[in-house]
Amino acid sequence: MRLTTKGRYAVTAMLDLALNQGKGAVTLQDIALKQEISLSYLEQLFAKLRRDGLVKGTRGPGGGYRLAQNAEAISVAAIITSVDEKADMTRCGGEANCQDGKKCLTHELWADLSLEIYKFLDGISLADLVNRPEVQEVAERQEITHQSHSSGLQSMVVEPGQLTGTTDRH
Amino acid sequence: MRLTTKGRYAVTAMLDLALNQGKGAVTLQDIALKQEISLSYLEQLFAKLRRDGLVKGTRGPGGGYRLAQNAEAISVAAIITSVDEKADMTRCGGEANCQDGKKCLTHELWADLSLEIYKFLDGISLADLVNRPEVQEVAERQEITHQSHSSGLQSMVVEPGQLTGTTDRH
DNA sequence: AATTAAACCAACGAAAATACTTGGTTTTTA
DNA sequence: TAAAAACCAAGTATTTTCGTTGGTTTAATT
Repeated sequence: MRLTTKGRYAVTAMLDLALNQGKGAVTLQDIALKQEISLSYLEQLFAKLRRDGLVKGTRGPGGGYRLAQNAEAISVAAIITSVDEKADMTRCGGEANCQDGKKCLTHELWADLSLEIYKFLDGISLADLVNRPEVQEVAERQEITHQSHSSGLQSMVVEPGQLTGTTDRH
Repeated sequence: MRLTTKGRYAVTAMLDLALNQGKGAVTLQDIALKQEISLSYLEQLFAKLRRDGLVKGTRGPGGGYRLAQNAEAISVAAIITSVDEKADMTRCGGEANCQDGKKCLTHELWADLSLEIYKFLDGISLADLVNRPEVQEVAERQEITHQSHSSGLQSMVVEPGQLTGTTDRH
């Protein structure tokens, strides 16, 4: 599991999609404005997400993107893996040839960590995120500041998220 | 917790130190050859490790580095934090000002993940790593191939890693 | 005393990855 | 037919990572 801003952008954009599922297709232009991500960068990310069957786009006026699956079925891990194709964090990409064709000293450590991160992110779906109170707060704020076209915030009620631990920085 | 190749190099080097604790000080030259990391890059990393009280160096011939604490007391998290000063993976560094001075949609998610990774790596000490059978195997192999320092050739072709952290500003 | 092996240090430079831009084309709706 | 959107390819800019150069200091050995 590789973690970059690219993955963060993708998850944020997908979450925006999930939040606005009720309103039909969402344009990348919309997401670009609300989430402050460049439009063409989004296009590049969505090209991958589309190839991996996570979203589907419809062209022409009134078009935009929709989730290709239920929000419950799309995990954060799936999104990140989609845009960050190299998904491992061992230097060798899990090939165990990190040093002269053999395993380096810390190979297993990074492999273990990769798995750990993957399990964590795989356990969180877009629906879980949508149901988080803080997410809804932020979403509401964005709704207001960037009026654009639409109406009320709609909350999809799905099953409770299972995120362990409280947040905070260290 | 930010994860980069820098952190990987640091952990690998520190583990080398831990493995050779019995033999007195270990030179960076030695580590550079065995682990295939450039000497001056190691120097930069060790400058930080030293400032943070994880290692101590002794100068002059016969000098080198030693762990400044017991291997049990040094966690992988401590090493990574030392060399990768920005230790968070929320784009804002935990400041929650990721978007126009406010929290971005996925702020909490990344903060949670950071904590998760930190806990995982904080639970692993150098001593734990030393005791892993795979580590000992690799260490033994390195012991043989790099018979102390004498080989004239060093093909230091260390492939750039792909464990990138992040930085961005949203 | 001179030599040497090491830590220690600062600044620069190359390479890679990331983020963004430009300039399109196609599709679809109005 | 015009416009809005997805879709696409290539290039540029920025940042980070990694490594280099050229030292100085310290301490052991000869």
